[in-house]
Amino acid sequence: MFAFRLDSRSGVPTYLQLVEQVRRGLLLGYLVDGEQLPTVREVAAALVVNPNTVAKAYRELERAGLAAPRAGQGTFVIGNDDQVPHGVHVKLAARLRAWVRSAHEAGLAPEQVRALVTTVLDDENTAARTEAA
Amino acid sequence: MFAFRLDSRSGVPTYLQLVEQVRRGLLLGYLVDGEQLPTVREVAAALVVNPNTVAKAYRELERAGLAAPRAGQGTFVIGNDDQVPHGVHVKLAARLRAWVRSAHEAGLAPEQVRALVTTVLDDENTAARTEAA
DNA sequence: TCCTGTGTACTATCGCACTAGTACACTAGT
DNA sequence: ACTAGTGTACTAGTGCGATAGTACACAGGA
Repeated sequence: MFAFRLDSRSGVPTYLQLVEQVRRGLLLGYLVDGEQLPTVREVAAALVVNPNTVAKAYRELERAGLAAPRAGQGTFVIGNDDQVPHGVHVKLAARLRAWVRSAHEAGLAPEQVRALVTTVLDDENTAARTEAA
Repeated sequence: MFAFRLDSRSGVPTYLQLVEQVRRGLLLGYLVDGEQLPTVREVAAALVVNPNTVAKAYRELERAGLAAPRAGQGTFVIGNDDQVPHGVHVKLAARLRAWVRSAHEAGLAPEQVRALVTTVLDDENTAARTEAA
């Protein structure tokens, strides 16, 4: 069963964290078409969060066309076309993990690794946007 | 002069985004000891944000020992010991950029790249925490 | 039919991020 | 002295995320 995590220090609203995790799961193929999400009450109990907050996330997923509720049963994911092929995903993840490891061996603290990654990704996005303009 | 950016879609409070950017700048060596940050009014004008919000970010930086205000002059960064050596930083950034490029060439959309990176980093943290326990 | 579990709807309340506007103390330059 | 520019402090108000509690409609199984 799909499991959610929360990062209370990130400043990101709880319901958005849940939405993003489902979105990521779909993009990477961790969630497949028709798969059931944990029920509102299960998530609320597991994360010690108000059921209304989880419901808000599920409503947002429904609005985005990523999930659909079935009365009396639960909420089910709606499949996505453009998923990353499994082979590609595994290979890229392995290379990225190797990079993280080498960064760690070079003396970078986890926060520094995150800072470097964030900066590079932001720069790539900016560059792409500049290119398009 | 150091420049700030804002991502309104992230859900992260404005003042936290500013704090994080200075923190990243220090971790990666983009900001050096004694360097002046843009003034509260400059940042507020550039980002179209209330001066109080910028002031809150600077107050938080002061509390964290990362910056110090000088009355009538501005706010100045306080240097950090454990910065990433420039050579290491350049090398790691280049390898990471190469990875991002190959991911893009493999057909991954920017969101999918971000999703993959986030997942791998979260897994690494979880693994590290499990190891320590 | 009854009971359970599901998602949903609603009201009320609290806290915090953010804005608006004003005022003050300090420093540097004229 | 005076002026301009700095960070800071304060009050008031707005919007939204989150909580608490209750109630309802639906599907499935005993």
